[in-house]
Amino acid sequence: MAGTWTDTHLPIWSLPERGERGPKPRHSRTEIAAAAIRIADTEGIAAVTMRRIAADLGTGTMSLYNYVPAKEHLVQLMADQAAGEYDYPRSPPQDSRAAIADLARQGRDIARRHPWLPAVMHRPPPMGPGTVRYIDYFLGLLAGSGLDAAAKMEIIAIINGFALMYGAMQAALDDERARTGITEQQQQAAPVTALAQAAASGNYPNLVAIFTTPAPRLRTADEMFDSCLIRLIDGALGG
Amino acid sequence: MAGTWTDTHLPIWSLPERGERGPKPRHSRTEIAAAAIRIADTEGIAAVTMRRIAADLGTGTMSLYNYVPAKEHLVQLMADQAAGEYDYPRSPPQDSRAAIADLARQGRDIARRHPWLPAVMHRPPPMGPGTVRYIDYFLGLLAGSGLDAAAKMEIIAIINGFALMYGAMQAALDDERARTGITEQQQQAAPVTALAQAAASGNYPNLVAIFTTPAPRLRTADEMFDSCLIRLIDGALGG
DNA sequence: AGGCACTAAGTACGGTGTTTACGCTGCCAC
DNA sequence: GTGGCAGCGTAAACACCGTACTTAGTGCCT
Repeated sequence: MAGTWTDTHLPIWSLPERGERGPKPRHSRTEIAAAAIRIADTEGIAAVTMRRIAADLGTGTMSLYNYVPAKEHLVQLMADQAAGEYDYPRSPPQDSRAAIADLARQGRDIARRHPWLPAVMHRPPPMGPGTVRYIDYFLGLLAGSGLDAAAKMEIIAIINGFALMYGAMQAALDDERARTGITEQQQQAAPVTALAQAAASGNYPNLVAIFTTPAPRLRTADEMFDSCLIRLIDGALGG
Repeated sequence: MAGTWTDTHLPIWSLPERGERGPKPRHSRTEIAAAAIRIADTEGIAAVTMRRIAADLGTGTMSLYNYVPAKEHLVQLMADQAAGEYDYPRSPPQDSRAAIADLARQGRDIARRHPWLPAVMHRPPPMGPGTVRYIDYFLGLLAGSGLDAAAKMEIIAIINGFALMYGAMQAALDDERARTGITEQQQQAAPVTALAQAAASGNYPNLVAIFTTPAPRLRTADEMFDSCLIRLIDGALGG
């Protein structure tokens, strides 16, 4: 029945990777997803097409549909494979908040490596094994919080979303710096100078004021991330 | 010179809306963007195609390219028009933190009305008039914070990103509820029960533990939002 | 050995954003 | 006034996308 196979609503992990009859497949879902991730990392998510993936794998385009019912599901595989890049400590950590912070920093770095990740997450995707592993570990860190299950899930979503968005933001800045060769200071100043034009119109008094105020101290992006992250954790756990 | 006109890197607002020679145009950028937003709100961002917009406007498809060099720029217009939906107080508020919180709640509601918004924001778009107005007002609220310009801009990005992501998350839940007719409680429990299958495998001890712990108290999504938001603001402003 | 589930591959279809070309409108300089 | 021409509207066509369908070949099972 092609209806269930094509149905994009149910996760791909509920569909069998392959049957046991017939010739052995020359590829696998993880191999295909890895190729897609490689393309997305180097050339952007827009370059990820079925034809392109097949070409990189040296196979026919339509052969991919023997492994994946639709491109949507391939994207799910990509996201879950990226979620599998987390590194969890072997023994349970004693400091839960520090462990959560470490998890968030890893998430930021993952999103920085794979800038297409937040763009793909526009709606909560079905959970694959990598995601489940992540949630399980995170739930363990929240075990002693006294929160109910729904609140725990929401905290995970919030912190994960924050980390991913921040990482993607940094990735965009990294990319721009690599393309144009400008420094980080110039980059930080860029939006401000862009606003200067608007300020010149006289309609935005606060924009003008920002130029007259001296800069007391400069916080790096990582400091900013940690500051907000800690407060987010404390806010969730009550601190 | 078609090169500069087609260049998607520079913002559309730097390109003149129309020349002064020739016949008067039958439409405008804002009208086209409004039509696109209407389609995106009711049928999803995927339904927003050049042909569809033109059909809704009762014009030829290619006529749109007289107003916008590429679809990418049309998306910029959509995002900025949504950013123009903020409602700012007439007189400057005395309580800055409360005003910031109000701004964030508005952002959440805007994203809830326009769920396609975060999906479109995957990279920091060029700032249009609506965005500049928003930043100007926000900067006014941060005037007395003693932060440097870069830090202020980053705080705006973080709080705005948080609000938008939260609103989009709620919108996705709203949509699912409308489609399936399930209650909010059922919905909150859904991911947990989905994890139950994984828990049954025995590989995820923390997943099992979550089912044995009784739920002490239920926080609504709005309470959760406010809690995290307040902490974010305090974290940014210190205190 | 034969049947058949399965993989691999090519062709084709409907859809997209966009290019190119051309006709029409109406302001501006003369 | 009146021609010239910038700018608007439209149609046909191009390149590319995801993928349905068809055909051929492979190798486990009865």
